[in-house]
Amino acid sequence: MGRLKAFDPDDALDRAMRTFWQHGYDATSVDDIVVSTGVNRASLYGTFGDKKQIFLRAFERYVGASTVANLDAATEPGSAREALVALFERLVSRSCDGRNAGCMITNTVAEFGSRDPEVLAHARQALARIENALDRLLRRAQAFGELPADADARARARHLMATMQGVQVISKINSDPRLLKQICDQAITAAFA
Amino acid sequence: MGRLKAFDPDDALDRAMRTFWQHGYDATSVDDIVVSTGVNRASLYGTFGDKKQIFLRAFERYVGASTVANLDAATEPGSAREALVALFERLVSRSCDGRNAGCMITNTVAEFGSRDPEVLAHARQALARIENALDRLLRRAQAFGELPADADARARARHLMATMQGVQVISKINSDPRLLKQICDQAITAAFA
DNA sequence: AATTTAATGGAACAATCGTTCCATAATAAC
DNA sequence: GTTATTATGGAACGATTGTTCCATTAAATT
Repeated sequence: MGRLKAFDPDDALDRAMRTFWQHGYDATSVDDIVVSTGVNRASLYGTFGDKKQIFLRAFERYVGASTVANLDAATEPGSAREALVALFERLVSRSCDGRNAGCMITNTVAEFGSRDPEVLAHARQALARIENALDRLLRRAQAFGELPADADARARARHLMATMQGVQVISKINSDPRLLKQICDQAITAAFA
Repeated sequence: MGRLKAFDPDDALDRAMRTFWQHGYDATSVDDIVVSTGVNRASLYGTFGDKKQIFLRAFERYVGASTVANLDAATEPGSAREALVALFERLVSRSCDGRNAGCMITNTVAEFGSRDPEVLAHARQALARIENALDRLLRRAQAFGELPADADARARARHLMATMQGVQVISKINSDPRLLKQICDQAITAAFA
């Protein structure tokens, strides 16, 4: 009963995500979201709540789609090293396609220092998922004999994650794919040394 | 001739820098700057210009004081590796002292995607200075025999810089010094391998 | 002491912010 | 077809934004 929604909430979140991703939280007004989604203000508030909740839903969507989708390809069988190389290659190529907005998680952590515990908790969980996926990947590498069994997989996973973040920051300043690839190669070499 | 300033511009910029550093550009209002500096609005505008110019001056101050001051200690004679270890140790310890705001350059790059060419140019130059300092350090390491002469110092410098950025992002989420130190150790080992 | 010049404090500005409200439109249930 | 319920469009809200203006104060020059 009641009037039906004239828009698809998931689709609206997708567009909102792209807007927040590109301009950040503060620089994105609710009006911007209204324009980019094509959804009326009242409908946005009625469906999602306030601006912060729209952002958090959009953020969740980013984490689920962009990050984990790529990383869980790392659970596939085969060479872990090759999977990692492919992962970083996708990272670099995506970081260089025109108007690059970096990583939404990185941007969010940088923008919200420690001013919002709720946003911070979401970001913390997102980074933990990346770290865990990289850790799983390196443990698989150990099972494959690509990485010494006594190596600290967790520490190396964290270093890989740090490099990923750094690359996405740098890519917003200098989006030369060769430069970014050099950095990634350094990190991968270090991870398997 | 004319009334004298009741405040020290450099001191005001220092306080403004800390405020921008902690909260970012958009989340810092001119009122916040008025409060944190103790300088009247009209005096701020009269002395520095508008909000963006205050920010850029504060940013310059951050780059000059925080970053380059530490990195140019890397020009001293002696073991380059030890200098690098000390550099990262200072980075980690400073990243863990209570309310950590990360790196102002990183935060700025993340917040201003590509929306302001002027800010972007300042950030680009700041990162270039870091990269160059790290490159000099690694070349000194080569002269000392700490690093193979055929190693690509520039590429390794970029990887070190990427790791530094990543560490400062992660430190805003997880400020466990041992965790951050592990990441840095990985990077240093990779740089001298 | 008079004058000139610059800084200060605070009110005031228009614009934009996030949010709410209400009349209208559209659907499902009866 | 009537009723109940929800979504829509758009005006409107108060608060806050960055910025400007002006009367007052203070110092240097004559």
